[in-house]
Amino acid sequence: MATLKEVADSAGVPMLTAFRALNQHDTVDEVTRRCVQEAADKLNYTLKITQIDIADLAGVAKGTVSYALNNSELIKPATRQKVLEAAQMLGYHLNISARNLRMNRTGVVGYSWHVADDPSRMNNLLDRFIYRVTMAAEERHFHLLTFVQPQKNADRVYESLISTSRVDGFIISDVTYNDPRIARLTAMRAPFAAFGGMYLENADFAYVDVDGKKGIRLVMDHLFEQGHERIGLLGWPSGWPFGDAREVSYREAMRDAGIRIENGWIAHTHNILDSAAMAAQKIMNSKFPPTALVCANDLMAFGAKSYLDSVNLRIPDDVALTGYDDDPTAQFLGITSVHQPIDELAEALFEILLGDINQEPLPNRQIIFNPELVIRRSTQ
Amino acid sequence: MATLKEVADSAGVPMLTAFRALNQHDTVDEVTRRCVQEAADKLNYTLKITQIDIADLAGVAKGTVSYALNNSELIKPATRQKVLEAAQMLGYHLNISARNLRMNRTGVVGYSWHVADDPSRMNNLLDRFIYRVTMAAEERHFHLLTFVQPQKNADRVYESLISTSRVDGFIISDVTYNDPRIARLTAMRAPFAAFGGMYLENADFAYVDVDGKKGIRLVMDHLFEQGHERIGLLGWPSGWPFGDAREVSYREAMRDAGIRIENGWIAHTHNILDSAAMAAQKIMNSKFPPTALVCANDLMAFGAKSYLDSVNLRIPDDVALTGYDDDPTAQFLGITSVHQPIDELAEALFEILLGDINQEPLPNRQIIFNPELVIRRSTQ
DNA sequence: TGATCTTTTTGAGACGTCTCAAAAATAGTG
DNA sequence: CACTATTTTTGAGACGTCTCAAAAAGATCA
Repeated sequence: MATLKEVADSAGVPMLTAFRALNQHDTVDEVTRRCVQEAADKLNYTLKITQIDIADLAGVAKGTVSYALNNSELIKPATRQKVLEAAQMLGYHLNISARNLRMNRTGVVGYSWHVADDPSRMNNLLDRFIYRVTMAAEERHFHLLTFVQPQKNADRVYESLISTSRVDGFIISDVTYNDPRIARLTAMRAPFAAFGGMYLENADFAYVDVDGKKGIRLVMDHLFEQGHERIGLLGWPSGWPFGDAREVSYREAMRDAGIRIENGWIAHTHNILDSAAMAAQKIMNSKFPPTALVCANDLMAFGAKSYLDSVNLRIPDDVALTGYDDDPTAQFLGITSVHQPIDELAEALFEILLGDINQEPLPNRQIIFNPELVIRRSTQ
Repeated sequence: MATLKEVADSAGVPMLTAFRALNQHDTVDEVTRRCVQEAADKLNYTLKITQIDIADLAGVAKGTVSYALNNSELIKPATRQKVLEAAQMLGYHLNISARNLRMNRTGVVGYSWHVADDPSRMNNLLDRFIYRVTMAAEERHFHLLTFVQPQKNADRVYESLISTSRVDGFIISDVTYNDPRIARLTAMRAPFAAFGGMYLENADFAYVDVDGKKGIRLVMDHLFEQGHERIGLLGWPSGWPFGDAREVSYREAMRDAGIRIENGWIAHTHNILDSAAMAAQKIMNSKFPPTALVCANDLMAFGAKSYLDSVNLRIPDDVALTGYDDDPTAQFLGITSVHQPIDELAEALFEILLGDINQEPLPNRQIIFNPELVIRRSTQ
């Protein structure tokens, strides 16, 4: 296709006039507009400002424009200024696709927010996480592509996204043992960074994590201090590192305190309010009902609280209750919880990923953060 | 850079051998591998399979490969087969950036999921919405780019994304009166489709919506049937079409039923649990306390319920309670709510957007869905 | 002034794809 | 078989950017 300058020359007007004419700008009279339009039509030109147009207007070479726009040190300030002004005048916008092709990168990072057929995450923590990751990415001129991963063969979706150059790398959460996504991405040498991984064996990939065992230990110590000994655990089905670590920590704390875990004190359910409420009921109806209930997260605690309320068990007088994640629900319901420094974590995670993408890996690619206990009226 | 064929020729081996050698494949012996590697180094070649390589292997022209891979009718089945096999053998993956540049489209749609500094949406409805939109997009080989919009000048972010060819169009939610994003995108002729818009005046853009007035009317009629007359409303601050429509509908229903709305029956708060609980308290402490409380959504209803529980007002015996959106919390708490057909809506929305992107606008670019009342124990 | 060194600009070429007009192959017809 | 009509393949070129090696301009010094 022709350039703007060619159209302008053909119409016998200055470039800027041609530009304004094609933009239907008021400053150009009707006759000129039509004339320019005809020239454009003849050359089969549609207005689309590129670096070449800027070069023509500023009277420099296209290479110079590229350097100037990218703030290269090579370019003389005066020239840069000239170029920037021309760009401004023509309302230039970089074409990302062209840059991507040339540089073989995309400035996009993938994150699978939803899992197909199981979209109701109800996970305020991850919501906050993804918000901060997006912020971190955008500050570095990256963008986030969110996609749905299937329950089976999720790794293929990751493979497809990376090998078609749709994304430069991935953020991964909900890491499982022997996670096929991680295996696949590692094999492909595709950049990725995970939220979670410290309690996986041989995790030699980039991750950030919050020490879940430490978090539960904070909860347990707090409950012990309050005089509790009969403490129940409302956890998730095993097989997920996050949940398993929390349960391990609970057991360790009980053992260290010399307290026997009675039958029925531990229940496992999926991360659903109803199930949590029912599980709480089961625990409270066990032979030696606990005086405190530790929940795997705030949603489970909410479910448990609903059950306790419904049978008029007072919190914390009859039963103390704790959650995990410090989400808005727990704040509202006054449930003692564990705060995770999601903001810093997300930032760090993206930094690590960016290092890998740029082939300049950070020295420390595995960072562990500390959780914080947030005491509320559900335990005191 | 050189092509795989050139490397193979230079090393004096068949293309496939060269390919496998560069992949460190076991089937190629050490000597050949090194030989090929040297040839590649000499030509400054790094393995990256393109359509040209497929063409070389299949013995056809590169144009043929493109046609074949895109299932063009032009290509003879036998040829297509040959090409596909070659592609398979070389593990070919399309380079999206190149296609995007050539076709001047991206296959990406933008959606601003979070608003800067106000990330805690706690909006299960929109979460489901975005899940279904993503699914709809991916079924059509599109992807979703989620970004954070600033509180001020959000339209600039939209402009930047579209004018740099980062996205082909937008999904928009939380539409306001005189929404600057819509003004901007309309002025730029950028494709977009909104969730919400039926109660905006002169909304001549593409949207889908669920009739919010109708939804509240369903709630009100249900409450009237249950014998309620003193009905309060827990709504949002005015200025948002969604909320305003609900309040208007409440007022119309009361007027049609010939019931005077007493002082203190209507409260407005932000979409926060705490605020909702406090507002509920205010309403219930008004001079003529209502016997039923209609909430703008389920989160507000949850907040209200917490207050009612805390003062031992029984639901529904002392006060009936309704929400809106039919989210998991309402399901769990047994709160009567209004279901919106989010799944169909998201699908329809994306179809409309896709039509606009492809410059083949659907005939019906504004679709209104009907809400459904879900009666639970909070009202009977 | 001319020679040398440094800074700045230039212009070509490549990234991988799609698509057009033109060429080649094939089928159909008398 | 020759000719036309149709189907299929070809190969060049364009999309807009970045970057390299080379050229030009400017600075420094004898």
